[in-house]
Amino acid sequence: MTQIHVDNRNGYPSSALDILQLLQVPLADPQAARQTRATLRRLRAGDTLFLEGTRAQALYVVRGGCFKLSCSSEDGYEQVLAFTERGDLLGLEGWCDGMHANSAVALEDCSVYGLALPDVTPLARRLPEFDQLLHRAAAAAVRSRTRLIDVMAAVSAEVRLARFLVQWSQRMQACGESPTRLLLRMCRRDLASHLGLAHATVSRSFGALADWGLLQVANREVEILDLDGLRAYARSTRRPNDDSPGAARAQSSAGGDRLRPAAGAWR
Amino acid sequence: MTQIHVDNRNGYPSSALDILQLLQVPLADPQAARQTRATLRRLRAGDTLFLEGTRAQALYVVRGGCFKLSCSSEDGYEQVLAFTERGDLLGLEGWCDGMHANSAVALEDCSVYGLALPDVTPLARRLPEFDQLLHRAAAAAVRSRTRLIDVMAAVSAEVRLARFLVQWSQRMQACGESPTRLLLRMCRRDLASHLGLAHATVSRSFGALADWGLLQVANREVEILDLDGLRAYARSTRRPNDDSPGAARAQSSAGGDRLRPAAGAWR
DNA sequence: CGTGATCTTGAAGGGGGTCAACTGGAGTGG
DNA sequence: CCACTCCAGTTGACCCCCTTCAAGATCACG
Repeated sequence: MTQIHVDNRNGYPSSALDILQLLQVPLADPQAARQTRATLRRLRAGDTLFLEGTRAQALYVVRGGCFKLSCSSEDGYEQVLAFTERGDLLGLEGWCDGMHANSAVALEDCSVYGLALPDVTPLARRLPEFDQLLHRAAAAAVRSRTRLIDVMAAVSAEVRLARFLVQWSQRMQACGESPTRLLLRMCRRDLASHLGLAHATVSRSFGALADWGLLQVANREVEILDLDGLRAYARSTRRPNDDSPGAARAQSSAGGDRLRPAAGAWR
Repeated sequence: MTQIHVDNRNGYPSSALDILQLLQVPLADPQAARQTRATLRRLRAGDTLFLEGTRAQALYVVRGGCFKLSCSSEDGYEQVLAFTERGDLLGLEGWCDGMHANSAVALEDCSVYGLALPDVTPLARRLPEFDQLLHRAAAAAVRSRTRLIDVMAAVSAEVRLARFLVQWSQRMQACGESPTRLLLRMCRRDLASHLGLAHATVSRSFGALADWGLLQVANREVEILDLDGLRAYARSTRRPNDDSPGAARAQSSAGGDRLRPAAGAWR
């Protein structure tokens, strides 16, 4: 199981210019980027792009497909930190520390550009746009983690799932895909780890959201029927801090039957 | 409560050199850093350094004291993202996006260096050490968030608290302070938000860890009596993923009396 | 000493973890 | 083609742990 298969062979020659074009970075001097070599690599579902704790060799930019980013405690529990999408930059921490702080596993067939680490600093020095790109990617990684914290901070399992789906929907829309017809790439177990839940609870939560008419679920295909409703429900928070000034308090004696979500009751 | 009091007045003139010295960055050309102006600002407990959603004006480096980093959902629920310490760099996202993505509030009397945003990019271009510093700070921010995710992923409240304390202890040790005599700067409510728990549960968890002889608690003063034991207990994971290969399974029919923590039973 | 915030502790109730059984689909080999 | 296996997913049952609400205790500060 979980066979580790780092595929170094089939790498197609490419250049930093391809990467910057993929990321739609306007360049003053395109030729400067062409001089730096890059590699286009293809991976199949299940392949490992890099492994936590190993020596980092390159920076990666996702060209297609979805990776699972995770880190494991020594007990073997795997915490899923993020699911990537086109344009995501992976392995930044490896560049800073020399070691990968997390693992990246392909959830489907993927292709990535790789930029050898020794080339990164010179390129950043030569191309301010690229240096800027690195900073933005780091900020994006922080934002991604912060979003996950927001998800995990939700009290109830249904709200966590709802928040995750809303985020996913937004990202899909940003990619130009449908924000309501989602195709999840990960299995329930990975999703459960991501949300900080048991996988059985994830199943039940899907069921609950479907019962409430917010979505329709068929395995990994999810159709959001009421995006506004889902958004409203996702905003349900833990009871606001005791003294927070402007927090509208309603709470409604709900909680009784739960036939409809508490959405709206929390404003 | 929570009075917003951004104190712009008492700023003492300083320079980027002071910042780099505080961070112990060895410089090839110290004079280059001295030319960039910086500001040393003092804040009192409760003061806000910057506020989520406002226009960012500077990058900050903590010289002394502890800040609470948090972001709020529109419902007024405040999620505490981190507690800072000497040398931490704040406001990086503000530099990238122009807006602060979170708020920083002083939990005690603090002092920070401020570096005006327009000066950041030129300085980074002139001083590679500073550019490197920015990248490292971003990586540190990602690590910090990831550590919090690790904390929040723990099933039980006691384990979450234990993990937090172990991390805090390590950071104190790295600062040259005692790793066993901790003085927490935050109130239970902030700690609860940080750990994703109700504040009553935090109190109870402190009580539990104390009952087990792992520590002694007096309000915000915590003395760790058995650091190894606390570490071992903090490693308790959610049941490892079903198919993880090397995960030693023990589980012990514990859960019965809970007089001693399950530490060790989980290896 | 009084007042308000902070912290602890109690009681009640339910949400979700854990375990387990069952279903269905994919892959394999006969 | 079917039997078999393995894994993903769903659903049920049980019960502990955490949230919520509430009341006390303790602390900080004027």
